Amino acid sequence: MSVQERKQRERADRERLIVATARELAEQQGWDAVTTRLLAERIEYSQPVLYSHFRGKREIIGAVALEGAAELAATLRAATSAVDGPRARVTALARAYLDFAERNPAVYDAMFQLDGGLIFANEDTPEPLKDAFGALLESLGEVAGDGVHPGLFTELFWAALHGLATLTRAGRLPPAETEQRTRLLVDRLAVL
Amino acid sequence: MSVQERKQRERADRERLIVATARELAEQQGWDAVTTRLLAERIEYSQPVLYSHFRGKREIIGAVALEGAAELAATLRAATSAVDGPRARVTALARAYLDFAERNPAVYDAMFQLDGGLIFANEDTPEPLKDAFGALLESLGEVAGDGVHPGLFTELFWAALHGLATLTRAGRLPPAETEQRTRLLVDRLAVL
DNA sequence: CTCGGTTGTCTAGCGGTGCTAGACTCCGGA
DNA sequence: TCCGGAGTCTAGCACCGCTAGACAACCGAG
Repeated sequence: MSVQERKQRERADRERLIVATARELAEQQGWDAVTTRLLAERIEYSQPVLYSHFRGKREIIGAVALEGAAELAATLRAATSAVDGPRARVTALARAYLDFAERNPAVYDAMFQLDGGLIFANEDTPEPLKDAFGALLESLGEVAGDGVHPGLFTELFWAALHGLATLTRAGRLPPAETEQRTRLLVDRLAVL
Repeated sequence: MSVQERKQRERADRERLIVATARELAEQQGWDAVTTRLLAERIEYSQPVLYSHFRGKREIIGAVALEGAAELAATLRAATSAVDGPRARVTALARAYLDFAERNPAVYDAMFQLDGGLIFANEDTPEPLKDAFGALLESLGEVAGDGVHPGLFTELFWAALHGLATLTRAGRLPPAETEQRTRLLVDRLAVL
């Protein structure tokens, strides 16, 4: 069975290579540049190989999105774990979220702007996505305020962060005042 | 000169037809279905005619976005003008904004999700876009709170609305609690 | 060790996209 | 009446996502 195991391992390696290459290419030149032809060339295989791993380009985007969600969750937890006090924690969370979106625009797009064929807000939602929301909930639940459902509050806070992230990156909001907007967001939305 | 005037008028008519048809098509079948071939067929001209009016598909999207911005501004003003009291006015504004995004998804995408080649947050920003932001500012400026710059507050409130609109429509947030999230948004962000 | 069959990969190509070069038609003005 | 330019069209380019079918390479049975 060693031969089959080796083949399976190599296949898994190649799948990771595809996802990593797609992400790298998207981060360098944008998702428009991630064509199946260029991606195939970069991994040094022909196009059909991609389709033996994924149903299509959409699924590749979805795979990058899942990877990104796991990273986002870890980033948020790392940013908040060492901080004392709800206010400082929520501020750190907001900064970490916006920072992640700014540093990983392609991954952020894969998660929230593009169609990666993922299911949200549902029991069928993939684990990494639920976990990323969970990471938000952990810090935000404690500042929802009395009588406010923590999940609902987290959704609102998240939507605000998402709006700031996308509008800023699309040039709809001047980047200079990001920090001021973040502070205002935390001051107003969180009950401290 | 009457002949030239007639030609100019006909040309302007045709341009409006292109934009209206693109919008209609996008609203019915999504922007993916708005191909230059189909659009040309619908207006009963050949493809190159489109390029005698616009530099490319991007500019057509941009034209729809500008039209939409003017409508959004009018919608927001209409929704708030007849309402007394800052709180009720801001609530009406938020509802009108989210309602507009839900009723005109293709137009909303043209404005904020797709690349229409428009310039934002700049002195070169086209008038309708500045005016739509102005319509938000008119109602939101009065609830920014002491010592908070009305423009900055409007940006934040807008970002929150935009986040709610996009995440809800993309299936990232359950639509059922939209009203609750809207109320929470107004209660927390606005200083009444 | 050889051979057959499966598994894996490739070449080539389909129907679509946005966009454009160059041919042609048509019409106003001299 | 005829010319010239404006306006429109046909045809086609280079690219896209995706796939059928040919081909090679390798594993297990005899």
